[in-house]
Amino acid sequence: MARPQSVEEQELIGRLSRVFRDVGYEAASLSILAEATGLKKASLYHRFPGGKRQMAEEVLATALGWVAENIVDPLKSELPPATRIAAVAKRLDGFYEGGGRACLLNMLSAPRGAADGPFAEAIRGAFETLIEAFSCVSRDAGNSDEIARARAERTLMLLHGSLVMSRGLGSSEPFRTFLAGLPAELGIESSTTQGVVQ
Amino acid sequence: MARPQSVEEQELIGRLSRVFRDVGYEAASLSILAEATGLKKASLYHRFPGGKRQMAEEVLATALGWVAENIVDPLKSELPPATRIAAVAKRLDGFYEGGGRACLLNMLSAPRGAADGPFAEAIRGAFETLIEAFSCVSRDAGNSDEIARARAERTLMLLHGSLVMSRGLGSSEPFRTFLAGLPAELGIESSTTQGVVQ
DNA sequence: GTCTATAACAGGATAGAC
DNA sequence: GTCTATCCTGTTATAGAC
Repeated sequence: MARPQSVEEQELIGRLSRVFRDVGYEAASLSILAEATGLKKASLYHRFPGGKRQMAEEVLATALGWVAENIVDPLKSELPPATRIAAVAKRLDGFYEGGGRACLLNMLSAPRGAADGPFAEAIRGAFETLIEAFSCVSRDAGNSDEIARARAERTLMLLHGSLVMSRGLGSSEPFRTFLAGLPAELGIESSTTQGVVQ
Repeated sequence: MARPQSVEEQELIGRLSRVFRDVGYEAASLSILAEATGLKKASLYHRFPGGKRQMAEEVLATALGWVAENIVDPLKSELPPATRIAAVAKRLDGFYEGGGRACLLNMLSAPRGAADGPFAEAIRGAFETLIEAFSCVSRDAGNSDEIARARAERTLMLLHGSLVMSRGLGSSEPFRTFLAGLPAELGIESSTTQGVVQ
């Protein structure tokens, strides 16, 4: 190889991700993406022959991989439920930068067509995987299957709603409120988690 | 006037609104807007000299007017809290078409710049107005100021989160769950509302 | 792998006829 | 008020030098 990559793969994906999360798919022009990554347009096409579409797909795939490892797996671990929740709250706080970043699942929904869209299937799967993961920890805390699933779904609603509101209000308060209420929301004793969040 | 308007003002705003709500600001091209309204680009510019920006502004203003009349005012009325909530749930159900439509407050957030954006101020104000309105009905149901405000904020998080999830999952179930839980969420006796929602 | 340059196209916006 | 035709800019995408 003549030249080394000027930007590491992971760093590159990270910078692209930042743009897609901030402005969404359509507003993320190649000019903006090039500026954000420090690469020229042609270099981006070298890395991603499929263009913007492929960039968004890889960004989404990377994010989902991160979620599987840092959210889903911990939620399904053998640790005490309250401990799992505390760990996951920390990861979420970092992932969404205290409520300052939006969620790709929201920003990449329905870029054009209605039920189609290139990301629709991945997004649907991600939501269901997350519902199942939060259900698991709620079940392990003693809740029935039905209750646990309802609580898991409510938790995800609160998460995404808190991100929408944090963005709309220009304040991280809704997201922080969500994080603080996580254990109670899932029906879990939170004594172990005191002082971990916030 | 030589020719009559081929599309009524309210109908026009409605069709534009549909597009902005479905795809967001950036993805709403003039071609799409023209097709959706049945007017040619030049005709849209005649109605909205400020172009796409003005269309979105008027769509947003109209939506906020509707919300003030159909959500905020009823929530602050003199009727029993449970009755207010039942009425508002019905309006929300119609407004979001059973969870099939997204919220403008989400779709018009941060089209480009970060904290600026042409709609940021209106969106922030709308969220705060809605928090205050839901707080009001919760207070009137006997909750303290502090509790009422927290419940109002949670309710709005759930609303927006349920819309995000309904879109992502391609199912109206999260939104319907939200509507069904509205009275309990605000700490209101729901006996009066039985059978009204759903 | 990265760049400059440029092609091919779509977007927002305007002019002027009817 | 609505239309056809057009302009200009920005966007996606490619070619080819280094």
